[in-house]
Amino acid sequence: MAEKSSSGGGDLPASLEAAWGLRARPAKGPKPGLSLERIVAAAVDVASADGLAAVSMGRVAQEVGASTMSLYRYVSAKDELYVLMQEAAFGPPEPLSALESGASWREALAEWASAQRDRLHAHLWLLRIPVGGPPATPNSLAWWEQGIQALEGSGLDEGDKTSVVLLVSNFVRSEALLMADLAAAVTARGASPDEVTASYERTLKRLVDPVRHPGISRLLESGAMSEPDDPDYEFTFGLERLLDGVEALIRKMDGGVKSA
Amino acid sequence: MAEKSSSGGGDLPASLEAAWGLRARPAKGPKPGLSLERIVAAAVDVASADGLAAVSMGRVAQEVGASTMSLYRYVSAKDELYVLMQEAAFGPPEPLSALESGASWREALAEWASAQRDRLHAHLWLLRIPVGGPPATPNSLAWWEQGIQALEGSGLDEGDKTSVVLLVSNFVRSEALLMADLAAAVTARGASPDEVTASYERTLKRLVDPVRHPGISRLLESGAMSEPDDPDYEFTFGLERLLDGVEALIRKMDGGVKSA
DNA sequence: CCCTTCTGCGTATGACATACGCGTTATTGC
DNA sequence: GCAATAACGCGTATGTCATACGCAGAAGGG
Repeated sequence: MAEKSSSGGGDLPASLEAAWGLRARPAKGPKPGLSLERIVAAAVDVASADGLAAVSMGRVAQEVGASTMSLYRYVSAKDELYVLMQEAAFGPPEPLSALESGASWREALAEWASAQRDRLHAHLWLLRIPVGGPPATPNSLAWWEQGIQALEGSGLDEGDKTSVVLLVSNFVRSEALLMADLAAAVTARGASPDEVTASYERTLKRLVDPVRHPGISRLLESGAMSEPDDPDYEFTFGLERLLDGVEALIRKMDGGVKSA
Repeated sequence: MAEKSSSGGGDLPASLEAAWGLRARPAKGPKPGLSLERIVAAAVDVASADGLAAVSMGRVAQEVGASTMSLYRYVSAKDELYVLMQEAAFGPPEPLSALESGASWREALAEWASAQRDRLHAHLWLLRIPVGGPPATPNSLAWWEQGIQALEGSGLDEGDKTSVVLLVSNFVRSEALLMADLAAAVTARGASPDEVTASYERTLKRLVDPVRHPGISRLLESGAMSEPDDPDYEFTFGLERLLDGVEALIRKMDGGVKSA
């Protein structure tokens, strides 16, 4: 009754079907004047230019020279467009040079994390798309796979590899989100990044009570807040901690064999 | 020209002013028939019952027995309501028992992370509220402070303490978000959690190509996917890795002194 | 050659956030 | 006491969205 797909069978969620390009190609009616690719590309352009909030069906249609409702011939709902945008903007992973050169799992995983981070930074609006369940799109699977491969020489079992991959990619994502929020705050006011940081520090100094918040007070006094030039600092710091933690696990598992 | 606050001076963002309870108490007009507290409490109830998406100004007003527009006498915009909801639902931290009993920083930080996680799980909709910049509300600061205090005996410097606190709380948040998304998927379809997991595994098996995705294929074959009963597993796993990583840092910093 | 099926798209609906202004009610300065 | 003042509750209006529905025209298939 519901069998109509040209490959396989069963009912994938509509968005997945679209993402994998298994849309039933109808041979009957008039030729489509648009294409999913054009629509998604236009939506990505809008998001890159004016943020995810600017991506409305009307705006995308306008961008592509069609009427709002015609988009629904290609996309079942806006959520589906989101999925496709994510897939397109994130793209497939590049091969890891650390894997080809036979470097350690640690280098491979670090490279993998950085690559993922770069994609997110190139399209900060990706972080605003609500996540809808576990990964199942082509590129998501490809990245996942690559993460597992980075851990190939580690001696971890399959379940732990996936847990580590999940842990690292969650870290990358949440760190990027933090940066995106900061960038958004910067954009919202007209000020420069330094100006915003300084203003935040001033606000904190006003609100923090040395008695109730001795730790934060010490932080403010230490001046550690006024000089963090490197925007990569928190990322590098967190990633190192994470990798150290994974290393500890690996050592625990196989009793001291360095896999390099 | 803009000086009107009753304590301090300068212009806090409106939402912060509200969160810290420094709203100018007007002595002129009629008595307010509502209160911020009532409004926020109603909004929290709506979110808890029907999710954050159900929190509209109209709905909250109805819940509180007032008209939509009257809410704007108490709240300058919906974003402000969000901030207040977050503050109310998250609440202040309990004292850490690990701190009182003089346990290690590791136990303290683990307890802190778990406590934070519990709050998020009690109000999953908290994770849907878009984050607006760095923490500056009373409870946010209190949690931050407590995280720093958990690291008191660690020997880390102030900057590193804050980085670790940030790292851990980001981890807790992103793990909870993952669970929330899963729960949302479960709710969306009518099925049971096991049913959804099984369906996901079936989907993966259909989409994964053993040649392009050897790692994921191995995972699927290993059956590691079919039996994860413990919903805390990923949390515990990730937290252990993180704490191991922090431990490695501490050892590196002070040359081998165990702080317990 | 007509009938089925798909196309683009105009129109309509129903949420929603929020600006504006009006009548009303306390409080304060006289 | 009494008017001037400011805050209150809230009806109405505006503009933005996603999206359901249905129609008219295009293209293959029988």
